[in-house]
Formats: sequence, C-alpha cells, structure tokens
Amino acid sequence: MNFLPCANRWPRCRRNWTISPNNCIGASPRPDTTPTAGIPVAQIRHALTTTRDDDFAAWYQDVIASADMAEESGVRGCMVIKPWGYGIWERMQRLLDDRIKATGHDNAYFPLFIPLSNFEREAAHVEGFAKEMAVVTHHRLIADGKGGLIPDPEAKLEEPLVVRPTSETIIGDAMARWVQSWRDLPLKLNQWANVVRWEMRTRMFLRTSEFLWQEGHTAHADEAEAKEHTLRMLEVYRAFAEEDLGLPVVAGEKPENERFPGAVETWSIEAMMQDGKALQAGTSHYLGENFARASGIQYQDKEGTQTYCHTTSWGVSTRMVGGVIMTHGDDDGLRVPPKIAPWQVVILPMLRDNDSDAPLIEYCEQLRATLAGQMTLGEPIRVLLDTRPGKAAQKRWDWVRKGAPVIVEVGGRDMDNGVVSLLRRDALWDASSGKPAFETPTREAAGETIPATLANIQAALYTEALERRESNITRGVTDFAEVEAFFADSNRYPGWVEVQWSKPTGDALDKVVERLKALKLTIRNVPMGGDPADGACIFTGEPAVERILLAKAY
RNA sequence: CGGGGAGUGGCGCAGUCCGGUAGCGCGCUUGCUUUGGGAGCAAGAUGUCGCAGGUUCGAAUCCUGUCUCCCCGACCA
Repeated sequence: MNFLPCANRWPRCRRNWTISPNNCIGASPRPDTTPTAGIPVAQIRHALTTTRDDDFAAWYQDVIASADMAEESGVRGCMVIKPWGYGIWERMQRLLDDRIKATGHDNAYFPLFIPLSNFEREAAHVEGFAKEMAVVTHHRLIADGKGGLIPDPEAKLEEPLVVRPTSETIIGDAMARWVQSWRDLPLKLNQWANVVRWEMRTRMFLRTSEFLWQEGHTAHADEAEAKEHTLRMLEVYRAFAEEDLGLPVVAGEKPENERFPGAVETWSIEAMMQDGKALQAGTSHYLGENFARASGIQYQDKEGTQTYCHTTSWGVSTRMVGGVIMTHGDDDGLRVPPKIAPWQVVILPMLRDNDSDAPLIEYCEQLRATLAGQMTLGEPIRVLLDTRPGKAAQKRWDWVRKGAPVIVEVGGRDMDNGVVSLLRRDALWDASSGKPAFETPTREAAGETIPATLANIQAALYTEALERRESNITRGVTDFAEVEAFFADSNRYPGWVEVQWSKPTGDALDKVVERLKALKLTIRNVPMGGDPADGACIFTGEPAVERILLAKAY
C-alpha cells in the first residue's frame, strides 16, 4: 500500500498511513458511525486526527495537545498545565472547595517537606509509599570544577526530608499539638497542595509524578463519628463528580487488598471511561487509630481519660481532569461540562479587518453583556468575546477542540438580520449534511435561551455518560468462565462486570487477586446501596456476602 | 524497574544502514486575490539534528554514556 501524504489534503493530519487510508479522517473521510435512523449519514471531517476507535491512548494525548491543556515539561513524569487545562482545574477547585467548606472544614497549609523520622511512624504507610519517595538530602550546591554544580558534601542534611506523597504524618503531628480536649473535636482540615510520588509509568493528568490535589484530614472522638464522616465525604465526592463534572460514579468500599496504606477502610468513587476501563476518581479513608497512635493524637475525654482520636483522610486530584477528558471527549476534542468550563460561551465575530468590524464587535458586545449579566447553574455566565485577529472559522475549531460548551459566530449578515450563528459543542454535527449544526436564533433569543442551553448541556453530558455506563455494566454473572469469556475479546468494549463473592481475606483473597490479574482485572469496589448478595461466590462457591465490580482500570 | 519504539524549526515527518553545505508538509510572517465560512497564489523567516563525551580532515549519520517521551509488562492509590 502506498504512503498517503495526508497533509496534502488535510492540514492537521500528522501521519502517513501505510495500511488503510480510511483511518485518516482528513484524507478519506469515513462514515460517521453514529446511527441515525433512515438518514444517510454524511461524511464528517472531525477536528482531531486520532479517533477514539483507532487508538484510545493516542486519542487521549491528542485531545490534551489539541485542546491546549498541558504539555511535557522535560522532567520525568511532570507536566506543564497550560491555561485552559489549569482553568478547568481551577473551576473544579472552586466548586469542590465550596462543598468542603459547606461541610465544616477549614483550609490550612502544611509543609512540602516531611522529616524522615516523622514519616517513618506508621508502618503500613511506610511500606506503601517507601518505594516511590523523592528524598532531599542536601541544602547547598557547589561548583564541580567542570562548569557544573553538585550537592555540597559539606551541606548534607542531618536528617533527610521526604517530599510529601500525602500528608497524614505531618498533619498528624500538628493534630497531636492542636487536640487536647474533647472540646477540640472534631478537627476538620483540608489542604490544597501538590504531592510527589515517583511513579514507574506516568500519563498526563492520570498519573504524574507530581500532581495537584486536595487532601482532607479530620480527627474525631470515636469510631462511629469518624466512619460517618468518611462516608459523608465520599458522598461529597459523588455529588461533586456527578453534579459538577457530569461523571457518573459508583461509590463503594474498596476490598482489603486495595486499601490506602495505613487505612482501616478505604472507599472510592469509580467512573467508567469511554474505553470501558474504570478510573478511581476519589477516595475517602477511615484510618482508625492508626495514625493517632503513630502521631500521638489524643484528647482528654469528659471523664478525664487520655483517649486516641479516630482520623479520616480523603482526596481528589488533577486525575479528575483526565476523567473528564475520557468521559466527555469526542473525536473533535474535549467537551467541557459548563459548570467547569472556564468560558461557557465564546463569541466569535467574523472580522474583516476593515470598517465593518467596529459595529460587528459592538453587536457582539451587547450579547456578551446580556449573557454576562445572567446566572446559570448557580453562577454568573462566563462569556468570552474573542476579538483576536484571525479567521472566525479557524478560531471556531480552536474552541471546538477546547470544548467550549457554546460557540457563537457572528458575521455581517447575521448582524444585518439581527441573528447569531450558534453551535452546541455537545451536538456539533448535523448528521445529514455532515456539517456543523448551526442554529440561527435572533440575538435577543440567544440572550434569553443560552442560560438554559448551558444547563441542558450540563445535563446532557451527564446523561450520555450515565447511559453509556449503565449499558456497559453486566450483572448477574455467576460463573467465572463467563467473566473470562466476557473480557477475552479485546476488540469489544469491555465495560464492567458485577459478581457476587464471599469476601475472602488473607491468602484466599490473594488467590482471587491473582486469578483476576491474569485477566488484567481488578476489584473496583463494593457498590453502596446495591442489592444484597443472594447467590454463591464466583471464586469459591461459598455463599456470597456482597456484590463487587470487576473491571480493567487506570 | 524489565522488554520494545522514538527524540531533526511551533507541529507531523524524511534523511541515519553506506559520514561530505539540513529537507518536506502543515503552521508562522509579508503581499496580492478571495471570503457566510476549517481559502488560493507568491515571496519569506525559523534548526547549536535531546544532551555529554569519543572516533574522524569532516558526524544528524559511527561508538560510549545519559536524559525525556510513547507502547507492553511489573508496580501503584
């Protein structure tokens, strides 16, 4: 097969295909696979060169680059988060921070560096993290005599510092000082910070060596209250994921082998990505007295007895951004749910670089002002009038790839007719024509309907993701051979499988994990609020005690 | 950390086997023509060929080391 230099036909194409030119959207558009009853499906030129079907991993990276979200930094496993990617994270921070504050937490900030001796205190914690720690050993550089710099051997630290992979230990140290009496409880803290885990294999947003997150830490008087709080924060995460990010999640408890190092219980929210894999999108841990004993977090109860606190911790990270990409992205780039879109509406005047521009910009400005003065989804509308020089059509595709929820193009003729040309990013294409599905409401109508349109898009993205997930969870599988068959075909969309098990522990659990590992599967969690077990354990044949979700995972 | 692939203008790549003035497409700049929609023509700018050593009259090309990225595995919250 000949090389087909796609660039001749489609400017954005970066590849020379040697096998099937149909793989290249630009060179030879293939039929869109979206079924549309009775209507011949037109050929669509998508904005990305990689499709989800062709290569999901490559598509994911293409979205990040094309939407201008982040780039490599030159430091292993670290990334530069660019304004559009960081803007999305800032929106997440704002919305989640409000929810955290609303549940009675205060923000604080603890050091990046943790003394080694402090970190060493909790045995399981050490075992869990020791293999992926960044360690600071010197505090000064000196010339090496060859024009370079080396750590000064004279400036070796008495005690190495570790860069926090999480802050249980150093916050525990503070809690031990801050908690004296039962009156000091509960102590409910949160911190927004970066953490470092020296990961073997990294992927942008999903697993980076340094990442940004929020980590909540609380201390309680007793087990019941701490456990209740663990679940309360899990529920905060569920609501945040579903209501704000449009990510349907399954909340549930992690099996013993997946617990956070040092935790008594670990709970998670799990989201299904478009390739059928599961993404752990947030975790909440009940830590028992483990860290309280390690750090000496004690209070005097009402009887005057020194008593250990029960602590919790819970976190959500920039990994969520990756979850949004893999849930809502399509072959034209990202689709940002309106609640977390830095710009919800982008207005693009079709500038001609002449005298007609000024009135056109004024015409657009009035729509901008109308929208900016209104609320939707609980906040003022974020609307950008993009008057940068350049052709509107090119800027349109930039914003399509970035995933702005509503794009409004306005040309001179629109202005003359008192209308605007409006595109919904969640319904970009007209399937019959293969062209962008422009609507042309009057400017006044657009000013009135766009707030509701944004709310619709928020709901539509969630519904689409929810339906996709529900149709790809298979329940009622009772034979392990069925599980094997289900995941054997690597070409099919794998999804998740719900099975029942007897919740083995220790060696028996290890065996189960090994069997699953052979299929590249993991136990995601025990969904809350599901049906009780009523059958036999799929692994042991013993009476089952609960239902679990099996899936391939990120 | 093991196996595989790859680093050449902003992006995607050719050139490397067989050492001899660094190329292509897109993008970018400028001009003209267009322009209700992902423009055309022309002219131009942009590279210490990832980095550091070595071999050589001469290195993108050969040798050694190293860093980074991608895929698979191991590991992991």
